[in-house]
Amino acid sequence: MLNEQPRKERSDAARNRRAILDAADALLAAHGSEHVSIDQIAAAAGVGKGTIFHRFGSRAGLMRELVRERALALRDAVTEGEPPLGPGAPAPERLLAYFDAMFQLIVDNVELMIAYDNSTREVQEDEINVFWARHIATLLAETRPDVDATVLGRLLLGALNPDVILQHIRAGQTERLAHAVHSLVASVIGEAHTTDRRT
Amino acid sequence: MLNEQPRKERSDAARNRRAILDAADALLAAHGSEHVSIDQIAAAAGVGKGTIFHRFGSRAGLMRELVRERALALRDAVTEGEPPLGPGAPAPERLLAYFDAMFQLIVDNVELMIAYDNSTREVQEDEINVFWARHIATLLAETRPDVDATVLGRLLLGALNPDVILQHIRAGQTERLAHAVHSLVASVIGEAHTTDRRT
DNA sequence: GAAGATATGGACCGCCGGTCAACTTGTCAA
DNA sequence: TTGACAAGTTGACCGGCGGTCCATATCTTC
Repeated sequence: MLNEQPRKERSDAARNRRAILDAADALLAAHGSEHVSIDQIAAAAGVGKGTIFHRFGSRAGLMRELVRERALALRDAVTEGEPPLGPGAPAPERLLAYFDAMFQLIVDNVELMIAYDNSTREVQEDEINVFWARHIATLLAETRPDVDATVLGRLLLGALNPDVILQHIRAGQTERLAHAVHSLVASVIGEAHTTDRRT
Repeated sequence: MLNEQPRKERSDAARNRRAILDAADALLAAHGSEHVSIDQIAAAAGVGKGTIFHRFGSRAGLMRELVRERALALRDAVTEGEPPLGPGAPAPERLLAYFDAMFQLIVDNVELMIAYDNSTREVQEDEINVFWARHIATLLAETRPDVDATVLGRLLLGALNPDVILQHIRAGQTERLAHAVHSLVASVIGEAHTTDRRT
């Protein structure tokens, strides 16, 4: 009933859009955010460089779109999925589940996330980031009414720094970091929680 | 008895070194990390661009040196200063004091810290960062033997993201953020701590 | 004051993100 | 089927960046 777009996209444009996103994603994962230029993406996607800018406006715009795509599944799981990620579970459990999932999302797309962060200064006030911030703040406020949930939530989200995460992935300590993230959130929630350690 | 440098620095070189560091710092603070090029720094310092690279190797090297200078005072306060920052106070208090001070250090040099972060990929394994990491890990291990202090410490340090901090400074919410940082650390320490909120 | 180590400067390089105007292609009403 | 217009495409081009290089200048030492 409600149409997806105010204007529909031309068929060739849609094809190129996908080709660009796929090429960018592959190159990023393969060579690291620092070593991928727009020209390379254009060449890999089989389009002209101008097309990318016409479609996404800037490097930052392209990265934003890639991140958005990757984040959609998690957002849906959070808004309408099963507990503990989705509605229904108690706030502390939802928070833990969210951070575990968000951590995994970043792990699975580290290079992309780094590219995203580096593509523009000024912390992104994207639709998606605003959503994360509100989600965390809401749950946290419910769990810990004594703290400034909004700002503390931003700090927690910021603690999932892609650079730090990449560093641990490279060192083969992804699991160990996942545990630390979990226990960080657990600490903030205030659980009398004992986390097993790994060496 | 032990000499500071293996080779001494020529007098003109020392003068230029200072001029470069001062100019860089001033420009960074004035215009923001994104809008300061090496050419501009060279011009402001009254030296040739080649001199900067001869002295510091790269943009990253220059930024690292600036950060090092700014961090020295805090490092000294931590190793040999008065409690609660220096030795003598109980670990939890030292941790809180450290994070408060580190937060302030970043606030006072936000643009520099952003420039530093952006100047090189791969989280910096600088002398200074290694020091922070060990300091935090040691104190945290003492306070919370049940968690992975090394990795959790890195997460906490990473939570002091300069971009997030700048955002709050711009919004006039520096104090509020300081409180949140404090309560984050307090939570991890496990204090039954009540923090007052601000709007 | 001479010699040699050290420091200097700025033209030059390759590369990057981004622009633009000429051109091609898909769409759809007639 | 067609034709015309909106939409999309392209790659040469631009300004600016970090970084290199070496002829030249300067400090230090004996």
